Amino acid sequence: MPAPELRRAHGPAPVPPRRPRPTIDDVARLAGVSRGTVSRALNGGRNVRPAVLASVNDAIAALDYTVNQAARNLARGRTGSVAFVISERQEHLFEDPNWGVFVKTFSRELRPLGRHLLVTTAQDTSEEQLLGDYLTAGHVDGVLLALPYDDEPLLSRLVASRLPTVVLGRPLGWEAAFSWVMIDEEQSAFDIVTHLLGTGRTRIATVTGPLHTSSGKGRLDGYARALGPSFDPVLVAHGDWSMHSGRLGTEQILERGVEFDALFVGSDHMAIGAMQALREAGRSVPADVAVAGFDDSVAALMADPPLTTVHNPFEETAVEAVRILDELMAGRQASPLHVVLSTELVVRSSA
Amino acid sequence: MPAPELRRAHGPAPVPPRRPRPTIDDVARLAGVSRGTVSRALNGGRNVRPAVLASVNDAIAALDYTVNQAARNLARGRTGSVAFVISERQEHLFEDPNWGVFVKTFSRELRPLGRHLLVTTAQDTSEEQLLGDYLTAGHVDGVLLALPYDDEPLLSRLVASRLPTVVLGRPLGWEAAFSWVMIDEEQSAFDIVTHLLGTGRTRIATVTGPLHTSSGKGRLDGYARALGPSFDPVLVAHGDWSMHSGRLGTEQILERGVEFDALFVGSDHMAIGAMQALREAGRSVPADVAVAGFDDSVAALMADPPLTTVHNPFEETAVEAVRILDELMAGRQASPLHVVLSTELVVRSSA
DNA sequence: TCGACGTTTGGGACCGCTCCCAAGGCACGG
DNA sequence: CCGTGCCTTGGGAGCGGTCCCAAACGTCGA
Repeated sequence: MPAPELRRAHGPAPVPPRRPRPTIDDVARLAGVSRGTVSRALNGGRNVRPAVLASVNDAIAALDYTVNQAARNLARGRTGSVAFVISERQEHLFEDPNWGVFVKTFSRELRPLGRHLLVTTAQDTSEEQLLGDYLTAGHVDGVLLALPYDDEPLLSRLVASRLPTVVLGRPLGWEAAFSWVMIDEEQSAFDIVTHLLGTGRTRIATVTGPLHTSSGKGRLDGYARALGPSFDPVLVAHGDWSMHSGRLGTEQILERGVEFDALFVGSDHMAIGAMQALREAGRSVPADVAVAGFDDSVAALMADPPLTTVHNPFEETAVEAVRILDELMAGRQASPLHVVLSTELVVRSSA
Repeated sequence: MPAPELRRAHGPAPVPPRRPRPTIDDVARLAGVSRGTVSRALNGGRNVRPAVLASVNDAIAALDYTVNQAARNLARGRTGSVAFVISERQEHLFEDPNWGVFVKTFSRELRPLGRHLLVTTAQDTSEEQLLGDYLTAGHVDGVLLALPYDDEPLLSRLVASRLPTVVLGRPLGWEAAFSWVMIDEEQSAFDIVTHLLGTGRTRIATVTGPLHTSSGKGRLDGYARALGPSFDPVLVAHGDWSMHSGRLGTEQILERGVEFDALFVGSDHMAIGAMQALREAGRSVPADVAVAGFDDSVAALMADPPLTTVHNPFEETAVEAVRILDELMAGRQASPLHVVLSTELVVRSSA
């Protein structure tokens, strides 16, 4: 039984009872028009005489009316929310403060669209199953998917469910099935490695991200193209984006006993680990080894010395993703859309 | 005009048309009961015969039915969502990866409650006004408020609107009006400074957070208590939680020309900046100056050497906050609830 | 002046669920 | 054997919007 209405005899500062929210009918009555007209006024005002539109807007202002999203969603047959899906295998994303930019930007861009952001994560494979159930059960109107691995089982379910989806990054092997927004990984990596060469470094090693991700693979490709024939596999190690793996990869290269005077790391975050390994091995940065990262996350500024890196336009990526998702959800666009954004080299003192 | 139904003659893998979602009536029909009974079964199953409950559940499983939240929300007269509010003045929060733990945990805890998480930020004061309008206009059922400053105008509006709210941290000056979840800042700071003293350090400086926040003030108080009569204002500087301010504060103390052999910094993030300043001044950590942070964020591991710090139970805080908010929203609890969580000292190599 | 046609407007029929009331069942005691 | 009261159950009345159809109203050309 809910708490009975409590009414204190001499409570401090008599709080006015919460007024029930005005409805569209209240507005209609005050403006002297019908419900239908108010509804039209609310939705763009097409086919409503300017004078009527004005009086409806006056009534709305007078009553402090705001539309009831639940009712609108029910009537429109949509849920009003969009899921931001991060599968646990990308848990490292949470370590990287930049992902917060996604949440912030999504939420900001979604609000004027009358949609909410649902942040969802799958702890493990069985939860990923549940997550798939949840998403395809019609609880959301669309999905924003963070950097999926190519074997993501979610991908096939999303395709089958025909749920509007935008992928952040390029879904390797599923490029044609999804809309996606990404940066030109290959070119960006090419640019920064070229910068390294331009400063006189000749033996450039790299610690890549996972090669089954578009970012990991693309950045390695750009590195390889910049080096051309002097590409040497002995200078290549692989990580999984985590800081720790950056350290391990660097240690592996060091153990091989080959000389190198520069290191391109697949992410700023891994670069922090890499620098720790270098320092422990007695190499100073940048004197002995120039280090370059990728992403321009706050980690790049935490590094000592601050990292030379590639600015990854996360915010722009998020804005584009929402724009595309809106097109998809509105049905204005049927076939997948692909956007490639450009990046910028940020030179600091590590290279 | 929406895209006309497209039906490719020989498309790859004929996609089945999206079936309309089953409704509660479909379930009722299949189970041979009425809508009302299904609704009861859906909501705890009270006053439903076990046999009937079972057949309803069978029907639900057979149809793959899931409740339509929009309809439920409309009928129940609630919005189904909860706002996580971060005002821009705490923008630095976004720099700190730990805040992602909040989003992740909130979303996970809210899901079984049938509620969504809305992440909202106010860019500036005028937007904060709009945010206040939005929140109090009945778009959300409750609010989770991140670490407000004591002069937060939002606070008074939230109190007036009687919107269920839980504050993360203690709202200085508004303790009695809100529910909140926090750690024992004072004791935690006391403990870590005592640890510093225990390692033989005698002159301990500090860079605090903003003193108009409960965390900034509480941590300074704990520092002062640990030092007792040897507390010396010349060893105290203030920051705003940002990495940069940690650097500035440390530089200020260094410029004063007083000697110190340990530094307690109000957050790991600021501690990174502090260590940069120390290093530039030629002091090594921990040989010349032991450094302790606060929060145990990933930044603590990025630091070189890794930071000794206080583990801040962000996840536990988030879980508690949602639990309390649920009580409030359900009306099971009318008066504000306060929870204080304990922390743990994490000793690494910086001190 | 009249008919055709485009623009506005009102209002009924939902959207899918919860809530509540009244009716039917059933066990139990007198 | 019947009345009483609790447990179950059905179904009507919303919740607050959108959408669509038909009626009312103009405008314009013949």
